[in-house]
Amino acid sequence: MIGNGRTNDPQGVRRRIVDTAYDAFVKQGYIATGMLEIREKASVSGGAMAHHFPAKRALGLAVIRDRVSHAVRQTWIEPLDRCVDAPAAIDLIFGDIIGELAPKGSVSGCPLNNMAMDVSPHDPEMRLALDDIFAAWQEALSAKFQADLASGRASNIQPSSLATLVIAIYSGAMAMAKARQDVGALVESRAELAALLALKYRRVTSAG
Amino acid sequence: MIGNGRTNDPQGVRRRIVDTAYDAFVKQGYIATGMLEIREKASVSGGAMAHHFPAKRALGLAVIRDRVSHAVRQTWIEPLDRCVDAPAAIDLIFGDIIGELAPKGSVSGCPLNNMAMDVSPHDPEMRLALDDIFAAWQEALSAKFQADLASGRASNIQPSSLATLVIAIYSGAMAMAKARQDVGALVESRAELAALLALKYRRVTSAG
DNA sequence: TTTAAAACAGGACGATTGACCTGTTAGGAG
DNA sequence: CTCCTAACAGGTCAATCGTCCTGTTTTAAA
Repeated sequence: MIGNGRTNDPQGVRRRIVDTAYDAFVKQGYIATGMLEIREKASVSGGAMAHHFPAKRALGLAVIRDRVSHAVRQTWIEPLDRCVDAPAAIDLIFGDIIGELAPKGSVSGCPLNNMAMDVSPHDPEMRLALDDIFAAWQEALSAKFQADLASGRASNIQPSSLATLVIAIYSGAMAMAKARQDVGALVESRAELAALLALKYRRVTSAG
Repeated sequence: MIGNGRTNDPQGVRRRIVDTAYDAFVKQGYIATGMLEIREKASVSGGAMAHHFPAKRALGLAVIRDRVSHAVRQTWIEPLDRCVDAPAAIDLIFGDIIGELAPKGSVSGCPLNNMAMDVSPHDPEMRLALDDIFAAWQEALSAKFQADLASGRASNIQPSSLATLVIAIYSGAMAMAKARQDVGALVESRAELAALLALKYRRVTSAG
């Protein structure tokens, strides 16, 4: 109505909406989250919401492409480049995630997996967008295993299927942790995964 | 209204409702499935539905306790008793599931995992019921590994955490298969899991 | 300064949700 | 047979869903 100090900030409003939606989608699920709830939490009017995201699907797509994709890249792909080999990176990632989960008290699960589980059956376009993220994740891990094989750090491994296995272990352990509200599954899976990778790797950390 | 050949069949009606709900919950998700949809698919009136299940939560609980629990027991726990050791059972189970999925054309995912993912954050009672199923599954697998250890078939394994790993691999691979609509993740995970278990087991199938 | 388009406000829309109501019928106990 | 309760029919309820509308204000280009 009356023009109190309103300032147009399309990028900021859009960012607030996507951030709020990302949180809600990951914690409660895409279907269980209403547009009204997002509008209220993000302090955005219906008009602004409709302007930026005419439909819920568009918001879901934006969350997947702008946030879920980034989350996977940041927590799983980038650490691969900063570690000497795949096992070191994987153990570091598991450790970080367990460390972040422990004090929080509740386990909300893997963003990518959470989105994929309740969106995949209903929206082919969103499913494909999530599929791309899975593919990038698998490819990055696979490339790291391949590099370890080429550099002689690892032997007798099949990079592609081993990468799939690692993703499955992480996704499954996170799903269990969410269902049981206990990080135990992540802790146990981390140890087992480290042990089985150690059999294929000759570590240089200690003399041997 | 007019008393056309109606017959009271409380057990049958209840079974039809639970069966229909189980299918819908697994394929579309608990939240995404409406009570009206279940009523129509099961050909049940609103009055009958309200009589048997006063609230959606009660139906969800019944599906978990009567169907999901049974599905896990039948596909994962009972085969353990019919196989010589855990690796044989696990490979058989993966093979059966992949074989059933291949001609179907679509992957709807693991019933237990599907239910857990979208129900856990919203209903503590249903989450605990699912938690019990996870616990029974983990315990059965753990006991089989323990038996293999005692009988000398396996060595250098930790039954409890290894059982958790197997469940994580299966759940995660199934989640990937559902998200990507491709059984590839299950096939690859099966092979990797068989290979890593073989390292801990001395097989008696072939001479050696 | 004029102007057109983007950005935003606030509310209303029909459809659908889960829950529940009153009334009627079936079927076993007495 | 009578009677009573579980079983069932059919419809209604407020609440909430996602979407869209009209109108106003900001903003940058001309």
